[in-house]
Amino acid sequence: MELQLSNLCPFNLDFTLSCGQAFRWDKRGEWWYGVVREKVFKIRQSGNKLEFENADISFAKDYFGLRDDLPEIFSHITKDKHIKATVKKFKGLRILRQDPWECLISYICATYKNIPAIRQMLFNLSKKFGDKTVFDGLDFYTFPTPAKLAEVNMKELAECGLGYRARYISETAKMVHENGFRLEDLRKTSYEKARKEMLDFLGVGLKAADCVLLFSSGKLEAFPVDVWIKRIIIKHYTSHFPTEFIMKISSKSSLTNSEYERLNLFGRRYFGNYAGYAQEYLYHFERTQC
DNA sequence: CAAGTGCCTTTATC
DNA sequence: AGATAAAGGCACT
Repeated sequence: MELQLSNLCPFNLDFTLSCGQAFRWDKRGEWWYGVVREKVFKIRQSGNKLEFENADISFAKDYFGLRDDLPEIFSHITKDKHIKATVKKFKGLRILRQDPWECLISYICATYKNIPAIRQMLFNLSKKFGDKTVFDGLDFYTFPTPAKLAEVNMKELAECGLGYRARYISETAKMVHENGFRLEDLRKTSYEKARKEMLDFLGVGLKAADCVLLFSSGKLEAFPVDVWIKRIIIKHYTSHFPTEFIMKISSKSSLTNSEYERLNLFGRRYFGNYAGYAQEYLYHFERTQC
């Protein structure tokens, strides 16, 4: 399949897949490989042209957020010099619409872990409980279904190096499987309502909920606050908060829920309805500055 | 080289 | 409500 993008539709595949929103994509040569919807999705970009296998045009547009009006989004979020610099540097980075189930488990794994470790945990889970597919002579594994993860025992889960997260994943899988929770429907639910529902999953707090809603369900107003966003706020946006508050969050590594909500609300009010895009540009910029 | 710190935090408990 | 400890393990200093 081939998809020709217009100049009004900036897209950068490398930025989009390597910025840390998705964990199961790999680049080999010019091609990116990822397992999406039980199939190996293979894609490469040259200029405005996208070439891919194992997906149709409509799905590719949805998955890579190609229906987001980036120029319009930029006009909303570029409120100051710093965010402008990030947009200039990473123009074309888009928010994905990942599979919500895989995304949910990914961000349960992500708590208190770094990206290589998250990738390792998800690989272990897929290799152990997913289905193997061979493509271009390479081995790939589908992401295990809720039913599968609900039935396996804790010992086997723990062998994936999940630590205390094994229980959270098991409980979440059971909740999704047994209650028939339709994660795909979160797309049609309001951000506020969807966020409340997500918090019922064990192992999902405010930050993980915001990530899942942003990276899988198109809630572009979500503004996940992690240590990097906290640092960015302390570095560039102190003037929006009282000094005591900045001192307080600077002095300790973790955030209380109320501190989280305060930073989150700032992001959503300041950057507007596309705060999630601002978040991801700020995040990727900060992480690559070193 | 050992020990401490940090990691896209959340839960449990007080 | 808000503070505090614990959680696995690895990379880095």
